[in-house]
Amino acid sequence: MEKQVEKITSRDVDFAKWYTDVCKVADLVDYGNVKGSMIIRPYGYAIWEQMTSVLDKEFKKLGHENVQMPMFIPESLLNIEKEHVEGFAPEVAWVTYGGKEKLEERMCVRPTSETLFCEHFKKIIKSYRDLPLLYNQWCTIVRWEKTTRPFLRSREILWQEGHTMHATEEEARNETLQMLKVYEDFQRNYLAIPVFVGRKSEKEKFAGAKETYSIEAMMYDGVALQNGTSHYFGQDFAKAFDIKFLDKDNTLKTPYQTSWGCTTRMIGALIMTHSDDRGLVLPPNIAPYKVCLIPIGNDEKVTNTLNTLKEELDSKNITYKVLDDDKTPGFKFAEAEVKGYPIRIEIGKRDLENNNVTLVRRDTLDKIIVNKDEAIDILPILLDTIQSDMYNKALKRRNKMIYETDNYEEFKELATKPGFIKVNWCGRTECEDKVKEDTGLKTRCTIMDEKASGKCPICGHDATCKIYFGKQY
RNA sequence: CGAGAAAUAGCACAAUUUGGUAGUGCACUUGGUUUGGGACCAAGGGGUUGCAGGUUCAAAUCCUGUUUUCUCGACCA
Repeated sequence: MEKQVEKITSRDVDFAKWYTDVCKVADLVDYGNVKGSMIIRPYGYAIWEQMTSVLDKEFKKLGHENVQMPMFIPESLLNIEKEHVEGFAPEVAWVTYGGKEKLEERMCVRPTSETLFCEHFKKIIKSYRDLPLLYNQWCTIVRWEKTTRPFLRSREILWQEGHTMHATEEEARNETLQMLKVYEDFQRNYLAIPVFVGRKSEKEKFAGAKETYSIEAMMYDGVALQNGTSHYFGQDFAKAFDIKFLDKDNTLKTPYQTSWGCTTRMIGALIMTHSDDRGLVLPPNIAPYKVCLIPIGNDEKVTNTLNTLKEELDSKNITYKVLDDDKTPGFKFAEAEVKGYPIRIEIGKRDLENNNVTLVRRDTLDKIIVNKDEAIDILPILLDTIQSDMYNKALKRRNKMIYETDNYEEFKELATKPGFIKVNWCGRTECEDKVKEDTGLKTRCTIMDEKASGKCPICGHDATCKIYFGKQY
């Protein structure tokens, strides 16, 4: 216990340092040589693979197909949609040499692939029969960020981007919201992260989009993390790229477009939502290993029980990790805690004298002594309990940090506390700017299931929606 | 990108003030003893002191530049 303190800074002492300590001590990530690049190590990558496998199945279930686009975008191509290029220009990386020769036209490393998809779509969309076109790609992108942190903000980002084209506005709007829902359900059911889902303000929306929707989570320290976005583009890109299809009525029409994405930032959200001073705490539904088996001593009975449990876990398809070297039990317990395995099973001869083993929940550290023959049978229920307990704990904590006010003086006071502030809002950018200047807070997203009911506390105009304000990562 | 701090073995640090043989603990390897909260004994391996210049008989140490990390700000979908 003493030694943990040396390794992981306490969460309540220095949250930022705690976060990077957990990332490193749990062997998730190491720094690359270029600022903002990261080496995602096997355990960190295993978590990402869990995420991608679940999401990829969901995408495919809804008819999306995976593709792989080039990573370079010629400058002329990036420049086609005006708002888009203005939004991204400050943070793209440029390739200007090929070998020793200076390129005729410089190319950027994709910061996102709307332009690449559009150019391709122009070639392959001819008829209404080609629509909807539902593509997705798993890839890395580059955005030259100034401040970087592992998983939360890096220059090279591992992500997924969906790009779709539709014959009608309604269909495209439905797609935008449908994919938003996929993200929301995923975060709730797998990551056990409570999220707000809503529309971004004009000021905060994606460069070139008509509407941007986002998933907003609140971290342990009350700071917001945008964890997934879905955009409705209308016809703006399609018109800029001159994409047309021949509809059933034999007239040429312009299709409607969406894009949506989420990144390894979700790993950061996972850490900053659930983990503690002992290390990582992973929700069972996303943990690469659900169970950690810890034999204590090299007694024959211990070894036999270990082997039996392994067989039972295999037969039930429950993933597990075994710590069976000759480290001391204390070392193994600490190791299991730092890695955040949801349940560890301690197998020692003291318990075995009564045919028992000890189960320990990572989230609560509660110990449960059970008969060794029943240990595996109760796991599925216990894992489910841990999953829902973790969600509820996170939800309760988040809800405590949500404030509501209709008075701007009170708003400014609340803004000094960690958390979100819920207000009626007029929707005007100048109010956002004023709040930013007075408090440093920005709008998160609108509240979709609540109507405006009063005046905007910032300017006194009639409110058009309700929205959350908060500090962001 | 601005202000500040830091960089010495995988990690944490010492030696830098006052230039003169790079060291300690943990980790690692081998053998043995151990095993219910970060074990013990013995032997061993590991370094271009972030990188590049400069000053000097001599640089981890002084100077300049640069890269990376951290903090605060600005920027950021």
